[in-house]
Amino acid sequence: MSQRIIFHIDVNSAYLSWEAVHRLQHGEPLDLRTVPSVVGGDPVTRHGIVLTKSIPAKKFDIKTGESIFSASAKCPDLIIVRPNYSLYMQCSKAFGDILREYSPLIEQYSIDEYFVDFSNMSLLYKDPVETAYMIKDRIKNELGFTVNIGISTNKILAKMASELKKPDKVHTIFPDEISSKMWVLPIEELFMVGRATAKKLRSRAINTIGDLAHYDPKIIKLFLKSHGMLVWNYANGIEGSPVRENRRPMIKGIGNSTTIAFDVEDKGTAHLVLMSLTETVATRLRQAGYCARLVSVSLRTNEFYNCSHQRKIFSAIDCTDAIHEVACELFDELWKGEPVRHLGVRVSELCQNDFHQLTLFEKDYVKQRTMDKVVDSIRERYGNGSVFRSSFLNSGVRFSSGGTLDDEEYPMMSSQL
DNA sequence: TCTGGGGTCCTAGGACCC
DNA sequence: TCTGGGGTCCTAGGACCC
Repeated sequence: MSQRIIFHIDVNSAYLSWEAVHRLQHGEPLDLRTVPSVVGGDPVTRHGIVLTKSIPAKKFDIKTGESIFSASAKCPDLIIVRPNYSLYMQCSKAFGDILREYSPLIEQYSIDEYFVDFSNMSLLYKDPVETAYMIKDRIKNELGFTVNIGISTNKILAKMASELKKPDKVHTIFPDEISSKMWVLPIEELFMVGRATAKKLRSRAINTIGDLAHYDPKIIKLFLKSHGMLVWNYANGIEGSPVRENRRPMIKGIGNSTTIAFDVEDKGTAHLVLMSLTETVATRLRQAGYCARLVSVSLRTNEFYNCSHQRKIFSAIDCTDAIHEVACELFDELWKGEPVRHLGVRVSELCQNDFHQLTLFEKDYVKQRTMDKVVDSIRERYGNGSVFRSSFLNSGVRFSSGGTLDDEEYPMMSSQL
């Protein structure tokens, strides 16, 4: 079998670049990418964190995930723009459409990342690096934003390569380049090494990716278990998963959570928020054609204490009211009366909903299911706000929170490659 | 630290059964 | 019950990704 050639293509400062291009196209003179700027949420509704930063903003040490408050303190002239997800979905799609012209085997890994398999295509594309430059420049010319392309023989090395110097660059990390290009990097730079793992590794004097690569894997396994073996393999460039061609991954669960603009201090309001979350969860569940056997509720207090509670239910369900009922029970069991900042509802253990045994239910949900169907179709035709429960009127709680993203489903991502 | 929201996967402990 | 071991299921929480 001949050597594989994998590209990883990553949009530079994706949301911010897309926002910048969109604004330039609509006649705005300023290019957001050339000044300190971020895409971020609104602190007034307590969604105030940095989602993406421009390269000039990075020079002020502004980090993704940091609060808007602290980012503005570091850079008083910082320009903050709100996210526009439907724009990002369009950009992501246009980006993928170009890539598909070069190879039939492509995988969307996240909204701004694709893997493309160029194995066995040496007749069409002689030199991978040259091909990468061609693709990168074409995206820049046609769509107006820049990407980094990483090239190697597997996904982990390609992904690590695309993370090297940015923006608008092509890099390779072929196996014989691992030591010079990857092992010299600090351990935090390795995919799947987050804060907690980095701390544990550094406490054992493993400071670079090379240190990890050369460490005795048996010892790594002893203190980091299977995750230790995963990152040890990655450090050595060992990874063999295929580029998965447009295969819709089996979804495992559907969730919706939100930070509420105010602290919730009473059960009634909490139940209303849970209803708004459940509405989108249940709608998405039905659209996907599934029923769920497990319902979980998560909660964050105003002091940032997180906890969750879940219950397996006897028979799989997909009705808004049935899920809401369980969610409320779980909340009531979990809540000790603290002010609540954030609530989440999630369903999992999904199964097909085509023939399920409604008649076996103690409670008759037939009417509910019919009602859900009617409401779903009205919303599909006339929009999400066309029908909502009267309990939301004057409640201060949004009738439907989070996103059923209208068109395509959101690109799915697995934490591993 | 004035700290989002969507996911996936793994682990540990307790309950229960044989 | 001063009692062993192993398997499976359930739940909570942590870690990671973008």
